[in-house]
Amino acid sequence: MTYSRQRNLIFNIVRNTDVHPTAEWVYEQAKLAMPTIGIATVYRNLNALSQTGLLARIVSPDGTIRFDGSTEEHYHMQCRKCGQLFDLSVVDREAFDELKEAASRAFGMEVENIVLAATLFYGMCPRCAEEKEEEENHEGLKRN
Amino acid sequence: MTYSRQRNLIFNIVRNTDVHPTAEWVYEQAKLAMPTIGIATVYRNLNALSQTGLLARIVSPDGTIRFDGSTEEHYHMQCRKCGQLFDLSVVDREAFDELKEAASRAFGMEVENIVLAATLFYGMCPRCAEEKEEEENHEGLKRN
DNA sequence: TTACATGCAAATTGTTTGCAACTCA
DNA sequence: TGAGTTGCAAACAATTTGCATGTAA
Repeated sequence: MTYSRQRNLIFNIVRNTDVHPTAEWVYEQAKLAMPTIGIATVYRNLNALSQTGLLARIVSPDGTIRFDGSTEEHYHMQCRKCGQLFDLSVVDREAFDELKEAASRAFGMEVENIVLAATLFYGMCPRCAEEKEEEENHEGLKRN
Repeated sequence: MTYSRQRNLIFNIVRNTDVHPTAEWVYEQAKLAMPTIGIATVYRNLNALSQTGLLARIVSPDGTIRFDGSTEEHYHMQCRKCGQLFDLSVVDREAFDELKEAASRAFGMEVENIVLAATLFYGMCPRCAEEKEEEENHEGLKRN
């Protein structure tokens, strides 16, 4: 892949954040460093970079397409209150393999993988859990 | 939710198929029974029906939005050759719960659920597995 | 009768493409 | 130099919205 200032910039923007950005977000960031950059360039490069495996392209469960600078095997957890995506490099391998085997038996075909992009754990992050507890305390006071 | 001929038709189309249709597919089917129906009506009703939980809205890993008449807890498996989605009502509960617990420990937050829409197992369906084997046999012959 | 639903067309959003100018190797 | 890349604008696809009309309760 040929070098270009734009491609390099886009690659670094995605690699140096952990927000799992959308193309639009990358475009906004890129404009800060290079105001004349076009959105088509951003799309072309995000696609090129993820096709060659330098970036990962993930489909979030709401259907929006996001990019991820970390292409290693890892999983995402989304907070059901604030929506933030968290990374985790490895989930307990044994439990994961066991699920894969159970699924193979149940489906009657060999499950080769559980697609990374589609693996999402769902719960509440510590900050939101705390906030929610506070809210419930306030409600409790009102009730008295 | 108010009754209408269109809403009823759309609901039945989705409920009576297991192809996990896109909005476009539902529109094509609906036109067969009601040629004057508009695509906006299809979208509005698919959204309304899935918001009230009468249908499930699922995001397939390629990012396309699909609907599913079965709103019970179940999982999908996609064949990596032909792309077909298969249903399975229950995967081994124990292995699933164990994964959930392992993930909770690893993330340091309670995993409440693994989102259904995002749970996809990936492999090859029996027909495609057979086809692939045949293809490999032919290649084998050529090599001799 | 009135709140809600429809069909149509226009608007919106997210993404891709054609093309002439430019840039990296 | 020549293949590959860019910025711009136009094209596209999927989905939503505005509005006048129609329908269910």
